[in-house]
Amino acid sequence: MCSGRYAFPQSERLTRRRDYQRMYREGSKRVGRAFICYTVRHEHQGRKFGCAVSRRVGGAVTRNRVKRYLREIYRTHRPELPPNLRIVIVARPTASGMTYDQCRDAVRALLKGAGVLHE
RNA sequence: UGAGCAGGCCGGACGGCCGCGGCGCCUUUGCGGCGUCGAGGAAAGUCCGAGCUCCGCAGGGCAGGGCGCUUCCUAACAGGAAGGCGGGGCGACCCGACGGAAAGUGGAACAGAAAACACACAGCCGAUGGCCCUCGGGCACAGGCGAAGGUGAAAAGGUGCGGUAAGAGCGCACCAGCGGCCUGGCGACAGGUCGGCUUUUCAAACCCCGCCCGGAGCAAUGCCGAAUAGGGACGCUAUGGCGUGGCCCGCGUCGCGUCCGGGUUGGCAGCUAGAGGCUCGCGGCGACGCGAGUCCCAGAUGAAUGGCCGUCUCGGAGCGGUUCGCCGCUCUAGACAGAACUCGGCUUACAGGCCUGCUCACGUC
RNA sequence: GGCGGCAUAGCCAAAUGGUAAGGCAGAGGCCUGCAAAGCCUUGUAUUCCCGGUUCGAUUCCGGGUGCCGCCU
Repeated sequence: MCSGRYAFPQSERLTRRRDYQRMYREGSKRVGRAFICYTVRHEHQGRKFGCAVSRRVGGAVTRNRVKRYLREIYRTHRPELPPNLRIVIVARPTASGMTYDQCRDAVRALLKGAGVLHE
């Protein structure tokens, strides 16, 4: 199998506060019931992903679970996303009680609405 | 069988595919491959105690704070063990901030005569002394009294008998409390005996006594690198300012402090082998200590444990059968909760389950 | 991650351990042709929650919850 197809290496993460603030300022924003999605497409940059889950969502256990779900969703949808796309997904308090399948469907709907998910 | 008490433990297991963090090795052009390890009993709250780092030294005094029955354990503790005393429970057992109120200051609302010299008030008596008299008694005063005053959370030891004009620890017995002595115990304290007859409560009010405590915290601290403009205002300037303590002394140092404005908000070390876990032996009632062997058991920094699937068990729910002390099928891993410098405790949260010892009630033999 | 603070009526906010002030807002009335302003009257509190000390707790002492701030 093509093992790297569904990977999520360190180089595809947004790790700086500066990057997140640029996304909030310049990205196109779509709001759903449980998540908010910021997307930016530029040439000459790699595909990157980041997520933000504040303390309003819940305790440390639920926040970690939501972040893992979001990373898993990005990993499994990576081949369907353009290579020059940057995404930031912010969780809202509604996401605290949702299962993995519910989160996946909500994020897919937001990405389709942004026109960045093909297939 | 039912109800309950105490102590200890578990808190799914195995496998496959994809993915993530650390370390090691290989390959190193980018990359990648292989191996290995990868959350908890509370990792939580940050309530105590330490290690460690810095504050020049960590010194003295005051202030402030903490602890508070005894003995022991411990690196230390507000922790633990064994005991004492008090309270609760039929019981197994459980709970207790449990020093001092005759060192001093203060509080005790309302009600009540009075809230701490029992003074006044209301009241009782008027035996003794005085007057009248039908010699039974009556009258007012001097005086005596602290029983009854039923309010209050709390009323000046309690109950009984005697005593008296009326009464009172005034006398006696028992009980409670206080003090001395003797005996037992390391001690808290217990038991006995004698004595004079008694003193409210609040110190989680100030306080007194005894013991303990310097301040901060890994975002500490050290190193490397990048960036900007070292500019303005105010204050004090050597009996002064600063050096992290609230103040003073001592010590060190000589321009410093506060605010406004500007820049950076990257990397490395600290960072995981420790009062460490497990097993066995010995000492001790026990907490725990000593000795031997053995193991290495997370180290991220926008922050790693996840997703999907299969099998099996523990419970739970539903359906059907049932010789009802059960069997089969279907669904369902299901509590609290996520390491961030590290330990020892405490506290709080927790579906369900297991083990050991013990108590009570009922039934049967 | 660490350190510190706060919680009282719809809002702001006071209270030596003794029945919880005051202001704004609200309701009713007076005044006015009608309003505003002014004046009078009035209701409103599990003192964040659970325990303890005390005769009695907003206050004192533990534990919990929520909110806010500071440290790179």
